[in-house]
Amino acid sequence: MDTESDPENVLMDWALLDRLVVGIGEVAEITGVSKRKLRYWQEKGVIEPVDDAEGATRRFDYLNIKKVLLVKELVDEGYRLDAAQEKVEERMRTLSEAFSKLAK
DNA sequence: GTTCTCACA
DNA sequence: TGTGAGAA
Repeated sequence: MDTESDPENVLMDWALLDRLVVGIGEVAEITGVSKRKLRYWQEKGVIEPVDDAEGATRRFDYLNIKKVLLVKELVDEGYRLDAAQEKVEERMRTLSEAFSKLAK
């Protein structure tokens, strides 16, 4: 498929990103955050797996992966987990507002 | 491969 | 705040 040449298909790729969900192992590899820590962060409310039909294994969407990356950076800088979480949520909130303005 | 819990620092 | 181990 040549998504490069067709602007509409480029937008389709963003729609696909919304549905991109990966297991905890992949997230751990990509972000460099251990699976154990990811479960811990989930417990702390930093991230929430997609709560689809399935019941057993966690699956995280790309927004959660972004969150992990952002929180990881802040925590590495010395922020406490809950403080880092607040910063990230607020930042994603404002970004989302900006995007919705652009989308009108 | 994943889940949870208990204990520990 | 984060880990290791064990069992499922």
